Amino acid sequence: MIIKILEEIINKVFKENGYMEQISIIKSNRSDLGDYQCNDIFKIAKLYHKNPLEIGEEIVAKINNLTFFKDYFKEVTFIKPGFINIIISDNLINELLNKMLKDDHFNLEKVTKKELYFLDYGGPNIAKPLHVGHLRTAIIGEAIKRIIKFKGHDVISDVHLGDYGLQIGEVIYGLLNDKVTDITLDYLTEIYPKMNKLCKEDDNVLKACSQITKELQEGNITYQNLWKKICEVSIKDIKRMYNYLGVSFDLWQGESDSYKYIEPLTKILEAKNLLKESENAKIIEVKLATDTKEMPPLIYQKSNGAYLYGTTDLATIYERFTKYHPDHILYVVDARQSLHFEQVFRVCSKCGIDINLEHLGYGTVNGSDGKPFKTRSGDTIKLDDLFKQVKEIFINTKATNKDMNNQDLDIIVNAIIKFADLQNNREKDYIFDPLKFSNVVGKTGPYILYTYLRINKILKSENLTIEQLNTTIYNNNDRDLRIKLLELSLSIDSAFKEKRPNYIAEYIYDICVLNNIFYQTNHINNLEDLAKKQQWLLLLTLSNKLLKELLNLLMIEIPSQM
RNA sequence: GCGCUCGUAGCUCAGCUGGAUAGAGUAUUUGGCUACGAACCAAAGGGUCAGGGGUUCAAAUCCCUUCGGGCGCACCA
Repeated sequence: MIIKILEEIINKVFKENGYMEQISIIKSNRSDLGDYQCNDIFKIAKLYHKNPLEIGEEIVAKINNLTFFKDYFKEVTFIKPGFINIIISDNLINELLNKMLKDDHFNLEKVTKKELYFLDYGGPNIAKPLHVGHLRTAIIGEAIKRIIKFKGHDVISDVHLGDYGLQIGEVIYGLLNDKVTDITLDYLTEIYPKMNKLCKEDDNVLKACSQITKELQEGNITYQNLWKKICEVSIKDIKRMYNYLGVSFDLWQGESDSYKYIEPLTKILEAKNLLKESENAKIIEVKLATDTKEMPPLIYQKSNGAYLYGTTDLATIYERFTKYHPDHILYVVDARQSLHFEQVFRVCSKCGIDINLEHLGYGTVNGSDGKPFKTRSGDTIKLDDLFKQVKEIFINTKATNKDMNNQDLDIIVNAIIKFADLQNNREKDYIFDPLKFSNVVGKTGPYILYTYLRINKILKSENLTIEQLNTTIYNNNDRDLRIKLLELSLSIDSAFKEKRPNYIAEYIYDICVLNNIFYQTNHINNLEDLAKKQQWLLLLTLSNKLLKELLNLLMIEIPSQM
């Protein structure tokens, strides 16, 4: 909001001088020279064939002559070859902070048009416990959901289980083959990788599994009953894990739920003459005349009659389109599936399904060798084990807090893992290092929580009696913190726009660093200047209130102690 | 073969709608607890932003190219 105010004033000055282009103000990258800066003099100069020096000096002189200059600025200067540096007034800072204090949504601008987002993340497979790969989609997806809501839009989230594909056929084959009657989680955990391997080795087994899958999809009673049992056992465990992560979904649909929409969808596709036969399978061509790259068709129905996930994804979009009319459908899915989504999205546009479809890819979780992460025994690490491992390391490193209760421990372990993951740019692969995920010093979850609790302790020990800040700022550390708090909308907006939670993580960290510096240099409890004490208490109250709200966006809770 | 993606400090990563002196954490060296919690703070060293070319007043950021890593390309998800 601070940037917007500055832009409004300065744009007006530009316009009054005959320069009609919108200019923008950005955070200064030279904090020794100013709080904010404008670099657009160069562009204006070029457009009007003028010397940047001339324009800059002209504009800055005008700004300095504004009647209300002192209300907004401490200093506005022009520096060669074409930068306007702005130092804002303490008055403005405090006025805006007071607005944040009064408003229950931190004085953030409300969205003018509320939109409905459909968010598809999670996507765990039935019959497979959640592993480290599921961590990213779950927490990135949940964070994006919370950011969109915080911004003021509506979201419907769907876990979208992988519950009807070949993997189920494989598990059922295994069950029948092993003559298993009591389906347990342990059994499922074991059978899936086994069958997966077997199918890769033995083509006949693969064919049999594929046949089972097809018959299941067609309603075979025996398979249906087994499938229901598998779902029941598996979903219970998946829910337990999501619950532990603080991740929740509005819908618990899966591929299987889309089946009743395949028929109407097929009719549309047929009416538009999009379905083609090829090698006994039904396909949809998605190649465009403008393509320079190879673009394989989407396989709509396999030659044996079974459907694949391209089809269920399409049917699901059709369902959401007709039922909910969302403005956007976002998929938080591994970046390696980008081709699949491009195919699906192209079919949608051919069908006239007019929704903004977007694949929000995320990078692979790799081990230190740069290959997808595996445990020493070569398996993917289960989420349960990951959390257990981090918890153990944490308990062993922090020997001083033996009395910490289990709930607080879980909160901290969650914070460690989530903050370690979410501070990365989601689009890039990253190295999964158990040690990094257990670290408690530096740019970590514990650092954030520790800062919050330290500040909170001061607040609890003192009595806050004021509701508004006066016009004073007492020193530079104080000022830096105040300005950082004003920049909330910068981080929210960029995180929302690019659907990247790491901007929020970065902002949280920045606030905490400034809080720590403030804490270290400004002692509050024994202050004799009671007015100053109250001002600072109020400032820290706002800071911690904001922190808590932002941490919530990243699913990080606050422990009672640490 | 076609295409996508990445390469930034010893290590792990930010920064990428182009802006002034490229930032964190960690590791290394050093200083700070009789303190509202030292899981902290302060300081130092550490960089040809993979190489080369181009566009621009200005490039880590945009374009081209070479090299190097990862990934995807018809009946898995």
